[in-house]
Amino acid sequence: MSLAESHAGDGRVRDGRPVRGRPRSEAVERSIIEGAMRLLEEGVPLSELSIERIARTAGVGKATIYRRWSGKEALFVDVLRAAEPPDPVLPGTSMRDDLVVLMEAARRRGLLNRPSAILHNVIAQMKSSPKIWNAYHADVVAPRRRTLIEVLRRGQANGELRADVDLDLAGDLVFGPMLVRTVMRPDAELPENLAESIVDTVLEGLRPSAK
Amino acid sequence: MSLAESHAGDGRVRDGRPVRGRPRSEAVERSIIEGAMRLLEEGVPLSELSIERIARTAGVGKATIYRRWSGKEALFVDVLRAAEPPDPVLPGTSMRDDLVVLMEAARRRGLLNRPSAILHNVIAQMKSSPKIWNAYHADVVAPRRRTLIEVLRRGQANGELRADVDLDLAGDLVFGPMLVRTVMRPDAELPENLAESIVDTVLEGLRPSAK
Amino acid sequence: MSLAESHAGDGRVRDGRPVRGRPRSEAVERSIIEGAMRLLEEGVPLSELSIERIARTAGVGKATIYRRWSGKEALFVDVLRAAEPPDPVLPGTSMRDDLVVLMEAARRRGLLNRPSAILHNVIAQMKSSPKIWNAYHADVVAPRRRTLIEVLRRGQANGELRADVDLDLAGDLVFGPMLVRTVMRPDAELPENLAESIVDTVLEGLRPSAK
Amino acid sequence: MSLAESHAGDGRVRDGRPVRGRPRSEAVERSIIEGAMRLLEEGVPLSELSIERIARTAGVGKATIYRRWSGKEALFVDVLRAAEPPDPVLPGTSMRDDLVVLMEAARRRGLLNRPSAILHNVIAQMKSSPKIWNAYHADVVAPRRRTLIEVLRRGQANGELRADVDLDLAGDLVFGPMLVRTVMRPDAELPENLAESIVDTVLEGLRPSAK
DNA sequence: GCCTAACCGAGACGGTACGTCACGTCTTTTA
DNA sequence: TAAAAGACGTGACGTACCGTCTCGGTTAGGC
Repeated sequence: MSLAESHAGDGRVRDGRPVRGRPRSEAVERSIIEGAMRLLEEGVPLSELSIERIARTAGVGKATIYRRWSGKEALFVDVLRAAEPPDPVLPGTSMRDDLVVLMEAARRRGLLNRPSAILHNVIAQMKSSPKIWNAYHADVVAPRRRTLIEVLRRGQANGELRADVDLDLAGDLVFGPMLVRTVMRPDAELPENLAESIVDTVLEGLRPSAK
Repeated sequence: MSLAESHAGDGRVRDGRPVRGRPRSEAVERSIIEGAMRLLEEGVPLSELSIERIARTAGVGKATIYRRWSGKEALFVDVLRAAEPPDPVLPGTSMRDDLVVLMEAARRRGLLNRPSAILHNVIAQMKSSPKIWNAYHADVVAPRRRTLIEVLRRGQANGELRADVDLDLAGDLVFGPMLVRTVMRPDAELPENLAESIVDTVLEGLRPSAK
Repeated sequence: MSLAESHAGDGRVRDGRPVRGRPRSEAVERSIIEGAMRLLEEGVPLSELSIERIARTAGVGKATIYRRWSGKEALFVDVLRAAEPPDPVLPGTSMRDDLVVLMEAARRRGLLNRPSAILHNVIAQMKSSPKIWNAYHADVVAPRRRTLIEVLRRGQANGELRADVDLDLAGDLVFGPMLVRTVMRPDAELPENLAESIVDTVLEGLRPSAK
Repeated sequence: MSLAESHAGDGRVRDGRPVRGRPRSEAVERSIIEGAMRLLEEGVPLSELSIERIARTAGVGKATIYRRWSGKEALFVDVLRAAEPPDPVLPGTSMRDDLVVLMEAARRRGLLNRPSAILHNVIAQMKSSPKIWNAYHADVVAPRRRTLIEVLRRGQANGELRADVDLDLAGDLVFGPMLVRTVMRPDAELPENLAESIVDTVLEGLRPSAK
């Protein structure tokens, strides 16, 4: 789950070999991530968030960080994950309701990224390293996408969505407007009813009767 | 227009004061940007694209770069601009046609960013520096947005678009799907008819008769 | 003794705090000084003896040099010390013999400075930085001066030197001629019997019977 | 006389070719040297006395300096000369009186170099460049030396100095003590009667009766 | 009174070195 | 054997000068 290499506690084994010697301290791992978060909250720009500084803040040796993460970006993935709210539980009452919940979660993540303070483009940094981006994509982005597509598929099955609509395109239509406001128009508002507005407007054009 | 400080040739004035001394060479400026482009085309990852290396490649002193740009990000803005195709000319035959042309341009820009080679995420890097991002946003992103909104407004005027639709939301609905595929789903295809598909699908839900 | 900050080995303490972490390598320090010496021996003029070049020659990072010396001049003090022959042992048979030994050592140092090759004026460079010059003066020049004055004092005590002579002036009379030839008349010869000539001529005017 | 290339006014010729075009301004040359002097008087350390800064201070273009002097050190020679008092007129009443006057002039030059402010080791800097040092030596040091030796020769002729004494050594004996205090012991005092003390003490051992 | 060469101030130019910082690895001691 | 500390080689950062080179704009003769 975490990009950090697993602990001895995770079954007394690492890399296939039995773990010997002093086990890694989970407290240390927490204090590293919390140190990074604290710095971000204090307004330290991401470009000044060096491994060296995180180690200093967390009172930890650099080697202790490199023992767990391959580099700055890999660490940021876990910092990002720690900062995000957990994935929402879908009500399952209808495709429309499920979509609203998904988009509302996206809106809240967007809000988090806002005030130029916390995590305002950790994601951007990550794209510098294809390896890391792929890891983040596989672990975080892709599952959300799969959930979205699945919700749409169920909508097609129960007649809430036109049968001839391409699910990928429909997913993009729903998620796109939120992404635009989050990534390209950071000055744009994210009002409370935004998720509903988007979903309803998009569904307007995709409902079976609209054919 | 360019983020580089203007040349003597631009009216014999810089910063309000008359330009004295040897004028800056436009050839030098071109060779800097071309040097950076060449490195990117050769597959040098953005993280290794240091000012030092660009200067070496362009056969130019570091100070000559810093004389024109405040730092790496400011330079990248101009590199990015130089690499992008020019903004398209709108046919003006209809809102639908104009939108297709705008989205087709966005698709082509997205294609450029693809092969992990050129400019694969210069834009991501820029967001690290709010100042630079704001400059890029004001100079490049915002004008495109204004054009998009204007096209939609004309569509509303001539009855192609429902009168009660929020233009900002409509703009996001049109542009969002392309952004999703470009930024979050770089594995997604950008087929030739993508612009048309998106525009037509979105307009389906927004046309007056759909009310 | 050295101007370089002391090693962990020098008592397990630096700057009052106990030394932790990886200790500084003495081998590295040696290779830096030897690298600088090698360059000087190869005829590199002092003005081209940059920290950057020394680091390159010694196969060492610049930071490793700055960790030990505050700058170019401080490093040169230690280079100078490493190049100089050790202070001579005084025979103690008479003031005259001791003086001859001291002056012969000065003559040999002067010879070293000659052929425009080694250390031809490191000392001159040092005077550019009062701080460094003071350090060199306190560590190297002053002790030699004290030795010289002490020898003269013993001569006064045992009747080799007039009792009413000012020791400072006498010291300058003995050392001055050698300094003139070393510093101001680098074309002048430093023949083997120079030390004896100077000492005997000076003592001629300062011996008790001359009163 | 000056190391600066000669003016048009100096005979309507330069480099063998007749001088054409606008003649060099002597006022500019003065303002350059005065600018350098002012900076030194204001306590700017020699190491920070760049050509660039001198040009700025004097309100002069860099090229205007390089047109006159080959580099920093060549300029310093003329700055040094401008700062030194003129050579003294010898009374000619006796060798002893002439020597006292010469040494008093040396003492006053030494005083100039004192307060760590003005010219405190311009001479040291010059030694970095053999070419410049040779020029300074030939123009300034050697003539003084010749004068000193000549005075001593006249003393030998009129019986003030022993006939078998080596004039070079005698010169060094006289000048050496002053040099020591000026160059190696900058903390040493230079009392008003120092010149007399040195000359009289040295002559004590060199007068004919002392043989 | 004009021509023209050389001067002048300003500052751009390709370089090189500066001293600092962060990278990721390594070598100690301590636990 | 992990962990904290910090030294290590590497290399980029942004600044300052180097000495040379253009610029536009003066000054002087010599015609």
